[in-house]
Amino acid sequence: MTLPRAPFAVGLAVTATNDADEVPATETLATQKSLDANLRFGFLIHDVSRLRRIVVDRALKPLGITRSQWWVLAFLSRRDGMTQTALAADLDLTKVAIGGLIDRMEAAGFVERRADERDARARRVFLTRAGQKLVATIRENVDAVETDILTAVSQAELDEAARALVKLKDRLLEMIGSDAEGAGEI
Amino acid sequence: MTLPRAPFAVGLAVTATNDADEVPATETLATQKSLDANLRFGFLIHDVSRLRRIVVDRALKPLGITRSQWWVLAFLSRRDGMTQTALAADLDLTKVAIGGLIDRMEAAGFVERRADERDARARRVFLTRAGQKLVATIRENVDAVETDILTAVSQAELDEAARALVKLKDRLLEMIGSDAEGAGEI
DNA sequence: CGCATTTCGTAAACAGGTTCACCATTGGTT
DNA sequence: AACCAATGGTGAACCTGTTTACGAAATGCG
Repeated sequence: MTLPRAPFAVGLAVTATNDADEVPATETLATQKSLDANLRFGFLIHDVSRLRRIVVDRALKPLGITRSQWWVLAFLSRRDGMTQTALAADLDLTKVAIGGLIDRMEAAGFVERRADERDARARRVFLTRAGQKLVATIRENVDAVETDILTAVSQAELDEAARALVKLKDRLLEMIGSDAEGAGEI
Repeated sequence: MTLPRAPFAVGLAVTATNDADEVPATETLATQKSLDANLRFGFLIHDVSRLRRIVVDRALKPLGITRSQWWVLAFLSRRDGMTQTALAADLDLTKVAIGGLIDRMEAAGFVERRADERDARARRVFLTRAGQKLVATIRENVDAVETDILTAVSQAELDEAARALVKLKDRLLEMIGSDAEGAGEI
């Protein structure tokens, strides 16, 4: 019931792209090999990320909350009364997205908006009693799941992988930043 | 223009969760440390995946197509005339999602639906001339970007990281599969 | 003071997903 | 032949996100 859609096909994308895709043969062999590896690595990250999402979502569902909403709750639990704009910046979402999220969470009774006393434009978001209670419950569940996932690899492997991922992340940020303010296309 | 929303804040989630979050002190010190590392690793994967998406999206945007639509095109270029259900299985999406995707791609003139001759229920999806042309163009761009990203790490690092990721992926599949057919809730 | 600009939040229209419900056809069983 | 379950696809309602456009309040500067 939780994964009605082709449970056996999860992660098929990787396998599927594995067999065909024969490179256009306009590259040297060396480039070809590396390119293939590259693509496979891209898939891997994408897949792991996606599967992680699925697992966490499933842990969250019986608690009556979505992953996005949980993120908001988590941030509010650290700093109650954030403005929507601050939340948007921290969660790396648009103000509009946060607005809708808060709408639904307010309707669900997890948070409430209160006007800022000093700035009539701002609406600060606070956890309700129910929201606070939820945070504690969810935190345990999510932590357990996270830990469970990582039983698959040793600490050393984790560290090694993390180092590579950090390099990739930095590179990606570089690529994004470079044209965010620099020249247009590459 | 491409990243109008807090460009400097990209990936902030990691940093933000880094400073506070002081564990409730209900755990042993050892567990605490490992848990913290776990969370950070989860963030890392999430971040890298997200940033990759952003970068690829940006490469695709000027070509007038979205990442989801590009996936469909890529699969069709390997096997033209797939049914929507087959596409859904390969892309790990619901039939409904594929339906909508094809709707928009058909409207854009990239693909066309034709009735299956032997099965009156099925509608097979074919690349149009324009679609075929797009595939060639896009493939080059995307490959270039993928390769560009991976300049950040050595082949050895990549292999090492891939090994860990595969283990994580297998673990995740295990977790998902275990209750997909097993007992209901935990 | 007064005006221009920035900032906070929302509205509308869209893309992309999900679940649930449903129809039509196919195909196996009796 | 008749029926019934499985299959291919769609519709409706919902969540999450985006861009674009805007109103209202705050702020900075002459």
